[in-house]
Amino acid sequence: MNIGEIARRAGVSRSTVSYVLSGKRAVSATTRQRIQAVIDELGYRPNASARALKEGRTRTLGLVIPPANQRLTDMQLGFVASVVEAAARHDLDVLLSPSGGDHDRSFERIVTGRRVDGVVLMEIRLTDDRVTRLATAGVPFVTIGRTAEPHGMSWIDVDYAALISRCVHHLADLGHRQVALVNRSAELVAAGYGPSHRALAGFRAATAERGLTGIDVCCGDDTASGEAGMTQLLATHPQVTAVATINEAALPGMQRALHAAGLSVPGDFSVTGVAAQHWAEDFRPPLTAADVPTRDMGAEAVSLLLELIATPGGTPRHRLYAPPISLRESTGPARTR
Amino acid sequence: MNIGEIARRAGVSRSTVSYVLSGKRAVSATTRQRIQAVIDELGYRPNASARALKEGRTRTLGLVIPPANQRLTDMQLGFVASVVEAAARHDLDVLLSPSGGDHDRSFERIVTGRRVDGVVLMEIRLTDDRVTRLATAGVPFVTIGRTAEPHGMSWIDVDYAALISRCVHHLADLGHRQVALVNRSAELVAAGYGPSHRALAGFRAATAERGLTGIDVCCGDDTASGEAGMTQLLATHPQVTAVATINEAALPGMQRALHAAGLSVPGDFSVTGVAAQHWAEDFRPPLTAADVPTRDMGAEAVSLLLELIATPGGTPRHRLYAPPISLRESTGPARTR
DNA sequence: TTGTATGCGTTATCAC
DNA sequence: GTGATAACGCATACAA
Repeated sequence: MNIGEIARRAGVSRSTVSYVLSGKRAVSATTRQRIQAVIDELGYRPNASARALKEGRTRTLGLVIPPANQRLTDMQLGFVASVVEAAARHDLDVLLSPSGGDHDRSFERIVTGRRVDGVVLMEIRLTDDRVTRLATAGVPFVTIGRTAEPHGMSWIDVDYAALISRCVHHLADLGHRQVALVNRSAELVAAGYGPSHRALAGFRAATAERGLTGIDVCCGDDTASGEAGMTQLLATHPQVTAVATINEAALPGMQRALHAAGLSVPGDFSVTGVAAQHWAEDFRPPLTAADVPTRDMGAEAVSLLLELIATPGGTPRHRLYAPPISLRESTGPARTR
Repeated sequence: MNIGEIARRAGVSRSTVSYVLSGKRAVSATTRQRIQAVIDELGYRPNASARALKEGRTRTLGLVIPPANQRLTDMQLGFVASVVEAAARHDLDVLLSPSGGDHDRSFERIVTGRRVDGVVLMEIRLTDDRVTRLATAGVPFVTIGRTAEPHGMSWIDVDYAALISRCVHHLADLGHRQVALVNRSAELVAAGYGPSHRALAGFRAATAERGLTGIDVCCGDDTASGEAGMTQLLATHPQVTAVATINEAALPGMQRALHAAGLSVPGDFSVTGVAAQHWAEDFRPPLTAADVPTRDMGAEAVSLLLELIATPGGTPRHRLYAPPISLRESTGPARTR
């Protein structure tokens, strides 16, 4: 089933069928209707490969996600969902590439096979080979997260430094003197994971500014790690009365450890941080936290990418999100343990 | 950058370059090396659209997921991850289509635009338009889940009826006389969601067989719904001493409700069901449950699909998974409340 | 061992 | 208002 078959059945040339489809040339009402009838009857749609070859664009966006062997965090999942949704609104398809390793066939196909018109890159590191790879290959791309030197590229990111800083100030205002940061996993930090490093920087700056004692610990992205990490923190730093975290998946475990230690929140201990809304609302009591607007961010990433594709010589743009801290019920005045 | 450019630089014809790439014809070592050098130098890779047009296949699989506006369950996420991973192992890309509504552009593009060689369909209903759509369009497809009449199609599925039946028998063996099934949401059930219906059928058959009183309730896929649902269940059916569930996302809420009611698990109340391993292990105490092998299932779906693509006239195959119930610590002898 | 020619299905330029 | 035709980049049957 191709355009020639439609043309034959409608008794017209292929170009006329093409112009009915694109509307780029006037076609008389009668022939247009005749052609449209045949198209509808046979359920014809142009072959995507042929069209892509001819037009030089695929109407497809690439989305590079973390390797499939590790479970996506809720925030990552939120980005994926919103990117896919935003792309669909523009009638664009999304090609998934689970990339993170060194030599990645899937990623290479995307970069150099002209399979996509542009790429959204997730989970990037402070120094990230994939970014330079895409840049040299001349593929338009937008990153969710940013490298250490993001000048000249399009990106969106959460301002972890500012958000964690705000959390610390909030805790300081409540009278807390020793606070801890529960970060993501040590592996991630070692790999130069931006959010971890920037959150830590913000934490250190804020604790210094307010004269607080700041402890920072790494923690795996799961309940068990959260429980173990919090248990250890409570044992080794008995003076700590509050934590801020960017590790949403550890929250249930942290809660469990606090409960096991006989500490009530926020009476004996305060908890705050940055988390997807779902985690914050499921915490008991509901978590005072910055809710990351993953939905808006994915849409914005697609928007920036389309801009980049439309105007190849255009100026890259970026956007740093610092959503407000939603005051819920997990933080309160300091009380010595 | 195309094959002609490579040929020009290497001083050979385009076909020779093509044959070096494919290895389908002998090429002298010297010219091969010369060509390969140029290819490596320029980082050339064949244009995917041109190749797809010529070969009649895209080396891409479609993956139809639930609409992006609702959060994916962990099980769904597991399927997506394993399908993507399995496809990558075969050097295939995955095109995502968030479809569920009635008239879906993204899905139509996939079906009729020849963008993919085959489709993996998730979250299908007992009667599912998309299945008939794909079948009439002649697109090879495999479903994760199955329709009411899955004869003649390739599918994989979890045997919810058998698993829930086993759970009920396990509870009956422990002396429970009144048990409940916590199902997925009422909307899903009304929409003809297969797992819900089959779990319910298995539940009814098993309770009847063992002479138990069986209550079944629907419950949204989140903590809050789980808590509300369990709270209500405990209030309206004080004789119930155990539940089986297929709603993993409701587990934390159910746990919370049991705790609030002063019921200990498994001392006062038993909990079991079907859940991704992660949920079972995070439950306190760890949940006696059938762990759905999402990883294997996604890989098997891809395997079946590739088989279908390779032999268009071949016999469809299917596979029903009934993983064993992992005995952990959330079930115990019945004790009247 | 290598080169030439054709066609995959489309869009767009040119001609009428 | 419509038709013929030339690319897009590739793989391969056919020649040499």
